[in-house]
Amino acid sequence: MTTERYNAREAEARWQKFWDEREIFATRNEDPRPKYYVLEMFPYPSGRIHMGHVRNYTMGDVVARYKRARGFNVLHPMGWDAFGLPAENAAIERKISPLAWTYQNIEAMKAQLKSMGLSLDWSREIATCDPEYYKHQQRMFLDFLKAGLVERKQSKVNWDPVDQTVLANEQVIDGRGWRSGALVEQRELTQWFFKITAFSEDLLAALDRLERWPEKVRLMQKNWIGRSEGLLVRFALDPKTMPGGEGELEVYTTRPDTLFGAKFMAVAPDHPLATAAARTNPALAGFIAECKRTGTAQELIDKAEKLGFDTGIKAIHPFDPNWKLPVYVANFILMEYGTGAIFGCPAHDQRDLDFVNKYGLGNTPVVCPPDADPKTFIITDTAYDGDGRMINSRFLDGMTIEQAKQEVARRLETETRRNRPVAQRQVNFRLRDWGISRQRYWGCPIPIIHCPACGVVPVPVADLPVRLPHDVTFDRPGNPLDHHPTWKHVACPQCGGAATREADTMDTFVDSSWYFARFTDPWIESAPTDRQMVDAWLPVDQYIGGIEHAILHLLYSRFFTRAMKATGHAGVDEPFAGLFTQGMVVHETYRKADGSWAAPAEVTIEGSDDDRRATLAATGEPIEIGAIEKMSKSKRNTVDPDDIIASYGADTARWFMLSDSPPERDVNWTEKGVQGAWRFTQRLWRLAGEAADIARAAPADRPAEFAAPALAVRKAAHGALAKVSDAIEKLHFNVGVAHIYEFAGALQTALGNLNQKNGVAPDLAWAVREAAGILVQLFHPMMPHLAEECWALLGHKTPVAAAPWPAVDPGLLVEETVTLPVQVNGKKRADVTVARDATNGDIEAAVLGLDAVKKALDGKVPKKVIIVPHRIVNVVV
RNA sequence: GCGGACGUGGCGGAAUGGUAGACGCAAGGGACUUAAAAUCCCUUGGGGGAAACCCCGUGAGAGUUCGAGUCUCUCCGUCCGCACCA
Repeated sequence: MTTERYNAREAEARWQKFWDEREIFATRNEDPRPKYYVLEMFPYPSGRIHMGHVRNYTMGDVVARYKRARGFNVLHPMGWDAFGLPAENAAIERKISPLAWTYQNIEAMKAQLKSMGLSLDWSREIATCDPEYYKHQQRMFLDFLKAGLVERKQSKVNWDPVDQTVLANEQVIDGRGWRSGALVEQRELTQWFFKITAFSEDLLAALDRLERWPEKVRLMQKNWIGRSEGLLVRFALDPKTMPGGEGELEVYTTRPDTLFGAKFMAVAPDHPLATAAARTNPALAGFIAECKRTGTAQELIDKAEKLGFDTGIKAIHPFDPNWKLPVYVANFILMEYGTGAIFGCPAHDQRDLDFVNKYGLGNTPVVCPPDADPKTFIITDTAYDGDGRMINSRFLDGMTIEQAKQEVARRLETETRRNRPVAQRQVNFRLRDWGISRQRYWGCPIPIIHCPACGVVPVPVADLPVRLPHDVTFDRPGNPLDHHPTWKHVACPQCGGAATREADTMDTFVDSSWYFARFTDPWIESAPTDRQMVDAWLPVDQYIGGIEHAILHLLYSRFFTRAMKATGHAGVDEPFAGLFTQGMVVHETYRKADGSWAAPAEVTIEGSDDDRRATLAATGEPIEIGAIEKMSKSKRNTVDPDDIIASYGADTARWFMLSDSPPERDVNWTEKGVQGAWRFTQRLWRLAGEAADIARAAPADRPAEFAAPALAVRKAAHGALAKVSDAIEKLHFNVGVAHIYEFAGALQTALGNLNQKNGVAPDLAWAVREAAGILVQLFHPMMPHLAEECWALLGHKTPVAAAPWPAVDPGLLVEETVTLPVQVNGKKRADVTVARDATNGDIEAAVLGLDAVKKALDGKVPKKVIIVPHRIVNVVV
């Protein structure tokens, strides 16, 4: 009988060493078993892991350990998203090189991850800042360039004035930089772009096939890609109103059905027509300049009033040469979307209606709602964008919106002007190309050389990697690569003349767009991937990470995988077959009287649940208990994983992370909850000890017969086995945990009821040994160290981490009799126990004979009796 | 504004259209102990009743169904995403 406490600290270190030395979790690529690739989003090496990491990696580890036991060859690697701005900030603030800072952090975090007991294959560890990694990224950049998937162009870009770099559209949140939080400005710069729009259609269509992705993420990506079907229509311009005579204006519309409701045309301030008209119109030039001035910060654009300026130019309606429409320059038209020009139909578009009401242009409704009278239907302040029939639209009258769209397209497609069709159908996307140039040092250099004679010249593959210089200084703003004395200057690979390197580096999201592919064979030097390996392992079967990457990282990776396929580096389109987005770790906040925040570790809590009082441990100063919020440095409501592991052990931390909330929701970290988890580890330890004592009396071979007590133990064990397995398969970890609690309780009760004076019957001893083994295996994915310890206690010589998942005996899940709830008119009135194979007739007779049923029927004759086999009986009166 | 998700005891939450509240936390009572901790046992949605039992109950209201926390519609509330997208 074991009476001492389970010493987590000692046992965990011992088992981590054991797994490490035996390389239990190293994955062999040649292993013939079916593959399973489980991956958690790799961390940025900030220096310390946080509770969000603990939650993320615990979930992944449960899946990895479970699938391994289930006979899969599991790939579960870890690496470092090691490029990024914090390293440069550290260099500036602490005079330490970004390289040294990053690798110090990696060392520290690796030790922390190891202390969690994660079943990772560390032999595949990669860091994106390693030239052995980024040289392959440079190689793929060149391949993408050759394949036409990379482009250099001048465009309006998002400029983060704090981080002093360009940001992609996806990295601007509410008009602010995703990292710095600074108001983003618009700048015109020449940049490198990945042509993600080349895959717009496929990136959208394939979302429907990602069945194991959360619906929410698929919808967010769908909206981000923003497909719309419409018509490109060329409006002729009235020559009499044009400074230069002839001309035309092309617009994109998704509502060609409303063409007869048109009241005006509008173009973006930077539209060529606006530029041309402004040359002879100083007032217009002033208006355009005004638009551009207000247009630097995204937030201002959002709040800006809708303003227009009449150019005096008239456009001719495509269905009526005598119908002239005024052309405005308007501040709300975006040059980036469609053609940068629209026709305005105020009756059915709120923005256009606001515009005409401001400038007195009137409106004509052309779609009549089903319940309105076409003769009296008018629009005043609210545009109608619902369904209906066409009115006031000549040959379209009476048609549905869809019919009218088709009819307009059909007519204008076949009509030509100067040998070109007046209109053509077009699919438009909101998605923009991914600008990857960053004016930063600590990133992957873009392998390009600018030669005054030859222009833009790719670095030859043989010259890769283009390494980052380490002798850089951060004593002035801007990109250190740009003012490095020698690094930039190279001979042109084509002409040999003096040339300069591209000093921009790649967006760090490029680094994380293919690391999952590199993990499949991180050793190959000659190419980014081993085609056989990458095709064998991808897609990742289960990817786990935060919802914040719903668009950014997940969309980029989907693009990158397609680009890798196009250039022969991979054979699949989709990187992640299954995606799970986990919730955050939240914690109470504590505020001092002076308004500053106190950390949980500094605070003492007293009192009962409805009357909790907090004081500062050091001074006794009262503390206000605030809202439960995401753990953050600013609110100081963080808990250090190291502290938790030191006082309770990794298993306790892992168990609590999984037990309290469904994995997709936020989990509230509480001291009480952790203590509960810790008590349970001790309980399991005692239980395993008691079971081991009994199990020693068990015969080696499975007894032929089991008496009732032994049978009951076996049924509980196999029932739990089936339920926990199912819960893990579905990633319902909290439900799996609940079933383990239940089973542990049942086993404990069964052992407590044993009368051991005369020894335990051999069949029962055998059943206890089996049940204890199943229990240990069930909690092994969640609490691996404790499981190893208990497993050894039960007499096993090989680790539980390498043990196959126990098989459910289906015979034990089926009872010979079933107890059915009996309802009368849907209200439960009794239970009835019948043989499992009882006929409906038998059941009906038994049910109608019950006193409770007779009483509820009160003499009435049942209309019918509904019997759902093995589930329920409902007597309907 | 548009789109989506969610709403269940004191709390976290469970429940293939089939006994609502599993399991945990908290609380109350008891056992053990000189005492505490630890551990073990019992109670714990609301109301009525001595009890057997009965009534009410999953944000509100309607509907479908033999049967609704679950499906449909309307409303209320909370959270999230997108937002001049033509």
